[in-house]
Amino acid sequence: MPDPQLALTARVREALAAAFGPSYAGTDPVIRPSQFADLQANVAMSLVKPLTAERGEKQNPRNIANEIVAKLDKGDLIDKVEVSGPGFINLTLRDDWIAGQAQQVLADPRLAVPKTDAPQRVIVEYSSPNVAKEMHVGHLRTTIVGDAIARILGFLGHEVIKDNHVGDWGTPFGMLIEHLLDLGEEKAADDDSSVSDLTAFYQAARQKFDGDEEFAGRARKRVVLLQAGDPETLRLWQVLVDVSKRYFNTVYERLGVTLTDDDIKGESFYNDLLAPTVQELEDKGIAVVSDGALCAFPPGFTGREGEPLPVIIRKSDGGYNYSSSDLATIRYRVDTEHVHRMIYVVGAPQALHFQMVFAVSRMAGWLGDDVKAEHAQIGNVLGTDGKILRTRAGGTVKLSELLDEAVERAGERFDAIEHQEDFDAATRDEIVEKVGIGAVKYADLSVALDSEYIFDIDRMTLFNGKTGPYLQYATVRIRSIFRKGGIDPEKATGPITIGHEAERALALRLLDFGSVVEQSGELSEPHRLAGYLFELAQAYTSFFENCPVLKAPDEETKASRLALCAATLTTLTTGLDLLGIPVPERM
RNA sequence: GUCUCCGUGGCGCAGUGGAAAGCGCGUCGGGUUGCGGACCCGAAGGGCGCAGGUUCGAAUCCUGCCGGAGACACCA
Repeated sequence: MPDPQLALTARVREALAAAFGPSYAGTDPVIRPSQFADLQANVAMSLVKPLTAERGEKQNPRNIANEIVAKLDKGDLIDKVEVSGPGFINLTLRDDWIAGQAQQVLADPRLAVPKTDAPQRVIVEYSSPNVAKEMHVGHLRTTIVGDAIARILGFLGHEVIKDNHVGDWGTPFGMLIEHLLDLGEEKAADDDSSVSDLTAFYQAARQKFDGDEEFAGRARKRVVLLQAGDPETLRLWQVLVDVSKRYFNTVYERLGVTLTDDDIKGESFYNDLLAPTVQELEDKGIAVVSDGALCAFPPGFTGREGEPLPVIIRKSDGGYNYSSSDLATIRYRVDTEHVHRMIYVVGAPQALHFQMVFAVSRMAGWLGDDVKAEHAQIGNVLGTDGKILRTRAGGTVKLSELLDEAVERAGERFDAIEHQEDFDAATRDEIVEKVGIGAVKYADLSVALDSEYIFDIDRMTLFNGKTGPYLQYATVRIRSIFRKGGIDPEKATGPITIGHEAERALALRLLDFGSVVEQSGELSEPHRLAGYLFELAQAYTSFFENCPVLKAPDEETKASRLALCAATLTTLTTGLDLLGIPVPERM
């Protein structure tokens, strides 16, 4: 991989070994970005102590730095080396090395990002909406972030199992099914105002359940029938599930999320596994009865009064809850799916729940050094007032309405601009849809996933600044150059040479793509990639300002600049694709 | 009471233990009708909630406090 940090790490290590002996060959030279050069090695300061001990007299970090530099083989990699400050080693790369590496990036469809040599089977659990309920803002981030993580890990060569753990089981289904029967099954499924408006459907059922004893009684009986596997009840349940799936898929399609029906493994899937899972926990002596409920008490968790906190595995009425379900899920993923890593892209409020479920799973031996589970805590979405986003009436905000609003705002901004070309209404709508959705997704993906974030449509739809539309625009401008020049980007193969400072900065930035993607995947932090793409786009616009491409002074320069444009375009579109952000060809 | 997350320029956010803390919006001042100005350049503006500690070096690690959000027994 053409990663300058890696290349310099290897090179400086050789110098360390040559200067201080083979035992230093494994020492981390601490290569970091520098404001005074391309990169800097910060290892000298940390070597003072061991070298002082070894040599028996007080060592000076600047001298140590000089010793390293004396043994450093600049080769075809390093242009300038200088020791400064207390012992920083400033490293400037050779222009031709940068150009050569950029050339490799350009020549490789994978942008010189290698597939991992240690592929893992990874489950990414995300989105997880509830059947018979509308998706709301809370699902936005889990869906978008989870999809980005899945795409990134897949690109890196891991075997990714996407898992949409939909809420399709449990007590609410009694009332939902009874309500469906009350409405009349045929009518309900077709009527736009009933099942297809899931929020209204759910609320109506809820209201009857709370206010009508007779209905509530029927609903409770219906739950028992459902869990006992009564065929007619299951059929009605399936009706609700199917309506919901169709609805989920319209949302996923609109969002450009890769989830399909095949990725759905809802709570119902684990129904038959609940009893054996609980049995195993009992056999292992982890589960004990407390207040009539079967519980596990993982050490270190206490409640309000300092009392041990249970994970309830089976309720006192014999029923199961979401802890049982999550435990059965972990057991299944370990025993049957043989995964190495599980990433739960789920809201932060459930942090304690997952900590405890993971703790119990470790007690049971399901999780350990070879199988890891992590909770990617998704922070709450806030309104511009800094409070949890709600409608004016205080209800939850529907996802589709939020998207409509963003697309509409994007459209207003789009129309306010003087365009390079005229778009007919259909094309305009198509572009605006991509801009609006891209704006929402980029805003969502550009902040650290565990911090709360303010959903500000005005801000995210700006066509300048750190936004989706700005990045989309950067790609459009590049395409425009190729179009105007009548050149196929595929045929812009260079060779790349470095003449101007802006060319150098751009090429250097291109080399970081692989390590950024790797980090984003390893840490489950797609915002690193989002931030990088913005920096790359900025480097490109600076290049664009300073370095004429089609009007370059000579053919060699033109070929090189076209190649830089092509490499940037591919990197941007590949990166945006890993984030699941749509990219219009014109706008 | 326990636990999680968060406190960084007016606002919104980045920041692998390394030099003078960055970016976007906004503000002020310039450039440019260009290979798409939906752009670029420059300026003002904070020393990272507070107090200790570890370290050659802390926004980053540790401890304690303050402030905000949230979770904490049979809902998911």
